[in-house]
Amino acid sequence: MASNASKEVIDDLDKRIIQFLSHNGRMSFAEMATHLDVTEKTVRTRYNNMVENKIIEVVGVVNPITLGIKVAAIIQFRVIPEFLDDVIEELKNNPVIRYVTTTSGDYQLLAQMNMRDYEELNDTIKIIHQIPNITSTNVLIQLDVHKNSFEFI
Amino acid sequence: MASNASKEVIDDLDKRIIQFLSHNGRMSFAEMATHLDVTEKTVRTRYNNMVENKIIEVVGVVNPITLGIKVAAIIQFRVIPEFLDDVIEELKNNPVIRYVTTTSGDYQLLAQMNMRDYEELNDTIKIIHQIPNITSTNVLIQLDVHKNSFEFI
DNA sequence: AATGAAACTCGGATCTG
DNA sequence: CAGATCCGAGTTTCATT
Repeated sequence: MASNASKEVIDDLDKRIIQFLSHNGRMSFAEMATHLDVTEKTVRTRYNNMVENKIIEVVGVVNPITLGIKVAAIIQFRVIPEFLDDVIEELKNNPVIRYVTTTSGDYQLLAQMNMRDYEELNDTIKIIHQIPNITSTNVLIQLDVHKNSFEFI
Repeated sequence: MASNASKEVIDDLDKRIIQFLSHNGRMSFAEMATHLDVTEKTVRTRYNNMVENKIIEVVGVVNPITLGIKVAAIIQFRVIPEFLDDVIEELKNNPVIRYVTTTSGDYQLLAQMNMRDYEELNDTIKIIHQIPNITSTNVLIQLDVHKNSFEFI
């Protein structure tokens, strides 16, 4: 079969659907359809295909500030190269760590995390420092988040 | 009335609603209700209150990789302090920049960005270097994103 | 908490380029 | 042949009681 499962092509209609959803993920297919001047079924099929192909995902996003999760930090890690994957695995399993990426530069790894207060930050850093094969870390406290967008198009 | 607009208190039921939504933002109130053994109306009012109070938000999130947006980078900035707000404003207006935060440490500012390819990265960096009052930058290319969660609880 | 009307979703059949 | 539309039955939402 020529065409395979993941068709990464996205046309203008798909983009406009995404635009609606990025503002309100629960907008009804029917409402989008009237705005876009197509049938509800068309929007629904497009949506299902995009979800199927992992192009989009509609999810509830929590605002940590309103929830009293007021401390955010970024940590960079130097790691013994052969154990990089193990360290990544450990970090992924820590629930306060939200984001983990490998990077170029002085440190191979960068993680972002959100916590209630500075006490929890301290605890977390202590726990992290128990992870084997980390040779050094660099902690940046986040003072304020000015932009946090989920749109890429 | 005693209770004011932003009741940041969240109970167990709210949390479980959030848990459902963080997996599927479009799950119907009715379905959550049967799982949670409460009425649809209860779930709906809880949801509306949480959105109202900016505790959660249901949004479409695009997977940049599937969309061919394959290059991600993090930039740190040293800025002349009195112009910090101006620089933040400039960065916020750049559509490829997704995340902007002030931090402690050597650099006052950190931004994350997503682009199609290295050409676009180059262009973006050039544009960023035109912004006045930035004294130095540090670019980290993201090699791989290992975790990107939206749950905080 | 229950009810009922209006809105929405869903799948199948059909049409179109 | 994929993708759009039409359509009717089944759900979900939502204001009112």
